[in-house]
Amino acid sequence: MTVFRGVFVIAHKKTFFGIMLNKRISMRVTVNPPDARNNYLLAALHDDELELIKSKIEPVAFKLGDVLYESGERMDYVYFPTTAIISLLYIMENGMTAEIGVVGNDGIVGVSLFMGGDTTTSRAIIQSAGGAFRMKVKDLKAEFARGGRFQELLLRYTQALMTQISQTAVCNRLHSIEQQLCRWLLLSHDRLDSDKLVMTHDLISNMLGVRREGITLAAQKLAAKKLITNSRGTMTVIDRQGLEIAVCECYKVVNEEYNRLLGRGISRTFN
Amino acid sequence: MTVFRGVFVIAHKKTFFGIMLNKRISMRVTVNPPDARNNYLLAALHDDELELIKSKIEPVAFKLGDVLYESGERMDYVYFPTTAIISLLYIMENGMTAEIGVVGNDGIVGVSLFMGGDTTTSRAIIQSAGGAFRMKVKDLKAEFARGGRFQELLLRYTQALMTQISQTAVCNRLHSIEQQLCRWLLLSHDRLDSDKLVMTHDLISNMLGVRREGITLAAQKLAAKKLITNSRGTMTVIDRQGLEIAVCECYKVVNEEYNRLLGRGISRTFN
DNA sequence: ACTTTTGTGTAAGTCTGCCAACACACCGTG
DNA sequence: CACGGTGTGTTGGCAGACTTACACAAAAGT
Repeated sequence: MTVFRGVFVIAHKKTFFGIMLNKRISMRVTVNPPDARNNYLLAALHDDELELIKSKIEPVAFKLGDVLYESGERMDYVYFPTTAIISLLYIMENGMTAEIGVVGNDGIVGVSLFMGGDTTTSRAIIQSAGGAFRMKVKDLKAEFARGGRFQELLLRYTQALMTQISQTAVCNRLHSIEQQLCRWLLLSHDRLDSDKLVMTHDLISNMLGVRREGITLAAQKLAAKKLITNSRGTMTVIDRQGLEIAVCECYKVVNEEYNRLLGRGISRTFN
Repeated sequence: MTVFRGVFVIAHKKTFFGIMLNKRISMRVTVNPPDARNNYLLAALHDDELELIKSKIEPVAFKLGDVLYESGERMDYVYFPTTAIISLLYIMENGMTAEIGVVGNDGIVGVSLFMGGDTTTSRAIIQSAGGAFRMKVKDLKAEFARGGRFQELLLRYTQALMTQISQTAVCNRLHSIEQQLCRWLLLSHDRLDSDKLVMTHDLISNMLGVRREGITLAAQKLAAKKLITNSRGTMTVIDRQGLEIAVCECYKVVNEEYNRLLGRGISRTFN
């Protein structure tokens, strides 16, 4: 029995059909109007609830590196990503960093707000440029307090996020950089509508909490296996299935848990 | 401003005043009747709420290695530990294990039940023998659904647990076995009324997801620094402050977060 | 007392990932 | 076209932790 029966629209659709006119001049673009249903959490609401929520959210756009929350800082909004991907990053006193989780169109950024914490110990940073809907904390808390489906969804999502964080802990302990890179690529790929990940090795190394050279090496190995291609500043997935074979069990466990808790997986292939 | 003003009784009191009569014959013991207030989460409730909850819980005793939940298995009870310590352990397909969090008299085992998940991907196993109160899932869900302080407390605790899990992920990535052993010893020490941890190196190595020899080596280093003593099957904390100096920041971060979220730290010294 | 089980100490060899350093290639800019 | 900035590829040395293997000691059982 699946828990949620809500209609899920195809969330991922090319939002840009660009025609290059000139190297320096911008592109002719067609942008779909932002749709709340592109976020799965919102899409799982009943129509009447969604209408209510819609009146309290507004679209925002982010570019790579934008910071949504700083560690320990007061938060004014929660975010429901549509095309953006947000990384939850812990920053050590000595400046080293490690990702504890990632949120895309599958969820919400700012769970600690309805959990009663108001702040978190991690930074929320845009890992892949794109859009999201934001909602005022006050409105969120009010909606959450009403109980009902919205609350249930948020709690279930939080549970799924906990699973992801737990699995990150396990993966950090027991698996090689190469396996973790696979996991990371798949997590990103799931939340994107493209096979091209605009992402430098350096950035990834910060996420995984390893050195840049380690990523370069691991990426070369994956490229040698024809799973991805590397080029300056982008990595392209060319064999999705191959990646799923190379990845450690952590990826699958988390995905199945998302599926179980939220009624559908994030993965492009497993659901 | 502390969030909770509830009376916190001294939870840790010797429960056994044993007089050894004979090596094989049992001891004359005086056991305090189990008190719900020995669990901080319950102790933080208002008197009237606590009375209500008290009617729905019953004391249980556990020995080392008892399993409260198996990964993926249906759960019938949640547990509020008083003197027991429970480890949340992830078991890989190949049998390797890693701890993702630890719960003692500070919290509750089974958060996924009120989060809507019904199961978790980890095993809950007794890491240190002792007592707890258990509550039927149905009762828990009913109380949780009433909202109010009980719900708020449970959500805040869950948030604190998430911080602990996150920090475990970070610590696994960035810190040495020795530092992690310190963290683990302090986490256990905080939840015990004794300086003596009944615990083999092998068991600890399973928790930390490393080899037994690694623990032996790290324990020797700590012993050389006069922070602990080692003997067969037990480790004894002899310099608590020294451990707090040797430990990585992870310990402090988690403790401060518990303090902030729940109105008091778990640490014996920091709160 | 004797054996068995369990827990701890130790050691050589290997592997993974870290550190430091640098060459080079791509890209945008002037 | 030259230049500088940024991102990537490569190297050699090093350290921490894993693999394998074994000796020994303390507790438990007979």
